Amino acid sequence: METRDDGAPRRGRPRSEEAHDAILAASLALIREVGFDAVAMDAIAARAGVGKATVYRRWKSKELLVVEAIGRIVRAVPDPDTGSTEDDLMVLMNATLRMYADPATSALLSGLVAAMARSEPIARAVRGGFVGMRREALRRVLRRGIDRGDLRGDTDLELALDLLSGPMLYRYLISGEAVDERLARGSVHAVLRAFAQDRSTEGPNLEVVR
Amino acid sequence: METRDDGAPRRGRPRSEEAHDAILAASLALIREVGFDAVAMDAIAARAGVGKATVYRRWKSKELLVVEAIGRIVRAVPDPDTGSTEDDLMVLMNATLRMYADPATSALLSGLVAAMARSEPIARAVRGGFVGMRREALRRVLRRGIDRGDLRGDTDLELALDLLSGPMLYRYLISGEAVDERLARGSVHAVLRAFAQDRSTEGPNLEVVR
Amino acid sequence: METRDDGAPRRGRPRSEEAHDAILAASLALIREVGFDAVAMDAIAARAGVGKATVYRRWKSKELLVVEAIGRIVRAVPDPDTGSTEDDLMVLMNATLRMYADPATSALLSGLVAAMARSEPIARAVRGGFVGMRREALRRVLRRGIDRGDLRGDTDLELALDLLSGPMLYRYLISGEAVDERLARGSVHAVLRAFAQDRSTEGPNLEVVR
Amino acid sequence: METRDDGAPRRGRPRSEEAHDAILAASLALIREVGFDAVAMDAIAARAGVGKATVYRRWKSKELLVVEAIGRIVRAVPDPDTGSTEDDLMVLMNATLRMYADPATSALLSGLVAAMARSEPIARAVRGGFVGMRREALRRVLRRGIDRGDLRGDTDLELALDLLSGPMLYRYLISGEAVDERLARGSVHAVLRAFAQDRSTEGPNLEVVR
DNA sequence: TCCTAAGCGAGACGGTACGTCCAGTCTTCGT
DNA sequence: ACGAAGACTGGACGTACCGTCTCGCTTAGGA
Repeated sequence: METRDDGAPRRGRPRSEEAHDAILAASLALIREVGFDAVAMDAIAARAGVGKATVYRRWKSKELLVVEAIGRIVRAVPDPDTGSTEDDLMVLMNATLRMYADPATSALLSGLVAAMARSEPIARAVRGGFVGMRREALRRVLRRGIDRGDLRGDTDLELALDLLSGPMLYRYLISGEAVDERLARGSVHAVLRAFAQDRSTEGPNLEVVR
Repeated sequence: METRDDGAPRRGRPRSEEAHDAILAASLALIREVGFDAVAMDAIAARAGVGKATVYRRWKSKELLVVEAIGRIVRAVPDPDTGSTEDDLMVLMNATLRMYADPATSALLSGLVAAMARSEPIARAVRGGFVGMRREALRRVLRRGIDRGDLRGDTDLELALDLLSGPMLYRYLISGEAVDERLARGSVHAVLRAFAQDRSTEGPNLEVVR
Repeated sequence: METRDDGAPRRGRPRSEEAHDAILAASLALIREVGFDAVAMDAIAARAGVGKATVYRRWKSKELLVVEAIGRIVRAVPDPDTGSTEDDLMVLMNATLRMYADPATSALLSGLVAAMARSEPIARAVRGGFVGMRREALRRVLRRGIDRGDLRGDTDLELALDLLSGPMLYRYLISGEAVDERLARGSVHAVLRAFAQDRSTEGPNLEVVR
Repeated sequence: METRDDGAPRRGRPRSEEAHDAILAASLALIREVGFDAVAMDAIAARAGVGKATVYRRWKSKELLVVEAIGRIVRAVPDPDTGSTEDDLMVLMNATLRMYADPATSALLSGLVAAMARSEPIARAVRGGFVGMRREALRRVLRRGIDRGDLRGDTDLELALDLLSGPMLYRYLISGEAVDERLARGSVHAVLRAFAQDRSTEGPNLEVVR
């Protein structure tokens, strides 16, 4: 974001790290308090004890700032390898479940989605951020599932990923129903069944699943 | 919206239907032209040839108006009964596909999602509107699939619905990848496979899976 | 105002006198409560228990209504004839003083003045109304003063009238100082002195002035 | 208006003088074009090439702005000292006459009067502004008249001022008759006569009047 | 006795201005 | 050249009021 790898000699007062952190912290706090798109830049700057120009010097728009602020929340995505495809998937699904359950995160989601639609840079940032990390983690697990023979070799990985991530999103954004472990486990089972090795030829895969 | 079936005698000049329709039409036109949240109430009123008060008399906020306007777009949802569960599902999925493909509708989706999150009334309106209609149509088809023996009797209908609707939403909002027939057909197949009657035995498959 | 002396046969439901009176009463009450130009026609109609059309059927504009309402306050102007020009004038001045002192009337004055400037019909109505009545009464007294020999025969009556009425208005509207008997008596004395018969002879009075 | 003499260090971008002046100029121009209370803040801001917030940052309401704008019109009040009280007074009266004759000023007067009645701050501003300046100039002349012996030592100065200013105001606002030199000269003569030293005797002049 | 014109309360209508609030930029200090 | 502070343009927001228009209803006189 504020890379300065141009080798230029960098003169003048250096940027304050405290300011940077204070802005991100203030953004998060305000987003939690009033919601994604009721946050005002004036309020963020005031809360951070910072001038508005200082904010805009670092982020080109409110949305880009908020995206980065949100990125702070979800830092680490697990990379499980228990030997069981189902268990591995459930580890990741439970992590996502926790994100939906956390009021701090969930309140942002829909506003974030709107911001992504409005602006391709934001969309890229989000896709390259925690969304991409989660997706990549799931992909690794699924690939191991294929290697292990739990899933067919011709499994459409992208489809499988969407079958795992889509239902939770849909419930959260649209139907407003519970995003809980029942849903997570149901999605996982559905994917495992849908892309399972054919029983008749390769022997009963259901045994394998466990 | 402003039904008045309370038997009260309804005094004063009645609200103008022309104004009502003109407002909705103007809203739709403007939404298509400038997008969901760049629409201005002033512009809607002006375009409709109507005072702002006339708009606010009917809808408490811009979002509620726009929600209703959007509801106008998608009126009829097909109710197919071809004899094949897969074909029936694909008819509905294709209808949804067309909605995502239609620039008029798709541009609104993310803004609408954000509005739902901001406001419970809007969420209710959307859920009760075209979202509910599509969901109900899918549910009917799935139930016929169960009756026909294509799907197991203990199929988790809500999960199946989310597996059908979620991936398209996810792709559209998050990953930005194509929402096409390949995805639709893949989702349908996955659901049919996941909830298929076990061919070899009649035993409840959940026992087996676990 | 709503004369109907055209000899036409007057068909249909006659106008309600109660409504008429209620409107005037409501106008006065509201003017007293919120001031001349903070009165809203909606409020007047509501307070009078009357539809707005009923108001506009009788008065073409808010200002014309308010003018008539104000006219109700000051009905009778005295017509004193005590034998003393000074005493007669003071009777009238005291009546005007009471008008300025009455919060009900005084609050209206400035708004009324603005309305007169905005609209010639209003100006005419006011001039022909209580302003004209007061002026006429003063004029009669002054004429008797001339007849009696208290004032010179060539007295500029209009100037004298303005010298009597202007200072009170000025204090009330502009300087905000007390409009009291001291001012009234001072004005009367000034006029009597200024237009007094020359005591010594009929000699040129301009000599005297300088 | 927005003095900042409190010794505080005044941080942030200072208010733009160009904007300030542009707003006042635009206000005056619009007032002349459309009249005192048909001026719209939007129009003023647009004409001045300024955001509305910039206007409201300086003046709390339209009226306060317009008052200050009007104050700009009449800057200098003459301070004549010809040796003749009558001539001195006529110099000032003629200046006032010109103000009433100038369409730019006169159109504002009644609206201004209403604004004064509505709001004490406005009244104070006007009284402290050009009204006060004129009044002070008249007062100085009258005092010299007393020193010179043209007027009695016990002359009620305030009364004399009101006798000079009131009639013009009254004609302008109420009777609608000409505010011309005849009126001005008549008022001056009346005041000079009314407060003249008694030539013949030193006896109290009130005896004479009665 | 019915007809028809006008009035009635209620409240919606088109317009217009209000004063507030943000976004993103710019300008003054002082560090 | 950074920092905080805060003013800048521009434009949407939702409210309030004016004077008009339309409902369904009532009240008269004339047929």
